[in-house]
Amino acid sequence: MKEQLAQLLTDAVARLQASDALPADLAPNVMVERTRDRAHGDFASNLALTLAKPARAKPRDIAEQLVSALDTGGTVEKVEIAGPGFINFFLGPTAWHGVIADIAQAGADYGRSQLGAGQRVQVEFVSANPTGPLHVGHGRGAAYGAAVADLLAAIGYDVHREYYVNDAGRQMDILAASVYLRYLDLCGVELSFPANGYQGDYVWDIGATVHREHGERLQHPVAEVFAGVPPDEPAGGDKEAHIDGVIARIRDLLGADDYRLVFDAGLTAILHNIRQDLKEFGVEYDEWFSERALTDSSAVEVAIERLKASGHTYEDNGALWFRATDYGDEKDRVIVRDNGQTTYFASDIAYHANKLERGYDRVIDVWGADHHGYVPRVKAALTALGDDPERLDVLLVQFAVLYRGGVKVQMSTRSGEFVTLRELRREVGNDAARYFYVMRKCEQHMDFDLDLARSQSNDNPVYYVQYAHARVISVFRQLEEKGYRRDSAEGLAQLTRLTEDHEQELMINLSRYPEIVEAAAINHEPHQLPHYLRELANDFHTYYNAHTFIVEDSALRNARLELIDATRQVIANGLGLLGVSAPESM
RNA sequence: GCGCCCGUAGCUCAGCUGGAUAGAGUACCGGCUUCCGAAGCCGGGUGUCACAGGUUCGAAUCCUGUCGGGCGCGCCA
Repeated sequence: MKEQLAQLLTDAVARLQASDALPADLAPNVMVERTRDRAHGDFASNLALTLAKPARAKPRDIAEQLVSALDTGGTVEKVEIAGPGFINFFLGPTAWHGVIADIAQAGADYGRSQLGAGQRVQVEFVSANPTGPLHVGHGRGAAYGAAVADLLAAIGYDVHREYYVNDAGRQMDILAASVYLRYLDLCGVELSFPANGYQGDYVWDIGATVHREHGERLQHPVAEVFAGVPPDEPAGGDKEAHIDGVIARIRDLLGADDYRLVFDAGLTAILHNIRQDLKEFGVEYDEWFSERALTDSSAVEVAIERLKASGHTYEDNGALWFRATDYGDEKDRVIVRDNGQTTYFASDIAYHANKLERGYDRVIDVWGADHHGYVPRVKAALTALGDDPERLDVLLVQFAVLYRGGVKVQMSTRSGEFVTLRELRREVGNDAARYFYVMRKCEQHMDFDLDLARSQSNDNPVYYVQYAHARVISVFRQLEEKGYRRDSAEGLAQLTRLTEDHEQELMINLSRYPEIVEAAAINHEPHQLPHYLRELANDFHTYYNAHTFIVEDSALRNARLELIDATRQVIANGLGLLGVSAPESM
């Protein structure tokens, strides 16, 4: 509809140019938008305002000319000039009838399009270190990333969902050491647990598994484990140096194979937990990409060599640096430490180079906002490698702060005091969690009100929308109980009977759905969907209260049934994109 | 100190990429069911769009500065 009106205006401009009423060198950018206020019609264009300057004429005069040159007809009932020079289009009552048939025909596909057809896009999200269970911060990234991916898929993109598994590196070694020390404890050994170790209960569980499977075979005297290790923080030392010392000792004592065994016990247990958690949350991946695999395949070395070859590295203090400042980063970055170990950044360069090599047209990273400082260096590295950093979009998701009983819930990962995603899901349910997480745009700090999400009341927006869906189903149940049968053919043929304002309003909003999906997808703004669905549900509830659907008059009854079933379909489709269920009864 | 994000109704937030009189929910008050689910609907008012400049036909939206809040500035990941 928008396109049709824009075409009418474009034609009008051409006609005026042909008769020299407008300069021939105008390059009009014809915009037609939905009006905010129905008093301004259904659609409006600001064309006359934008042409005023280049055409050196008053906006209203141009609008007059445009309207007189306009070849209207069909569904356009009336055209008005208003305000400073807006051209307002009023459509006739039948203009929206097509929407009902479209929805009936497309069903679950209504709202989908082929806008991104032929384009491959990768969305990487969550990618939390497998050193502990997912917490509520990860939950937002999961819900947001999944929604962005699903939206892009809905408009035709070929979407690849990926989780980057940091299964290498120091944090994982700390986990392995933590598991081993808990294992020793379960062997009956007294020891003081490092301040920098992972303290969560899940580490005990993994230690217990190791103990169950291997008995006391892996045990070493505690004195040997801590032999020569620098003092821990509580003892006046450095907790980082302490844990590194412990890791080195454990590695030596266990040997490569047994160390790997303990390491993998931690990794697989936690990764399994994460996968399970996400799956239950309705978040599925196409690929779990292993950092270790990247290292093993020497991709990291290759990337480092490529950087060296590009001439953007130098050695200093025994370390290899990437000259990130050449490409706008604040400072240069170490990629190989003086001890010969590559940094996390080195892996990340290789990983991102790998992503681009895989040929995606666009690569999207969803990161926690605390990593924002990391964006320039990754883009700098890609530029230095000769890749196009514009192909990478980094979407930063701000933190979610939980409130329970009006009080902020405090969290700290390392000490193990945090609310896990699993606990959150158990408390408020998957539907409320998915919905609440994407209600805000990603750059907004979010206050997550647990009490509200949990409440089964009209305060809760999730229930409000779901209720509208269940209510439609309920009407159809009633229909049968009253001995009627739905006749879609008659309903679609009798749409002219839908003359009420509420019906008109509902149809208009149903027709907006594909535009909402498109805008939400392209702008990576899933929050548009819950806002739209809330409005749509409101239109429905209002209609429901104002008019009876199951009436004697079969033409009117069937027409109304088509309208409400179309509404049900759109709500189901919208909730589906958010990973929220559309219940038949509540 | 430098960088990124945010500042809109008492509270939580939208505001369709620069358009018309800035909107929802919530809270508060009042009304609506012999009838398809009241988990619903209707009515009632609230704004120095943080502040100050600038850009133009037109700014909550863009640019600059100030103030306030969050986050980040490791040979950690």
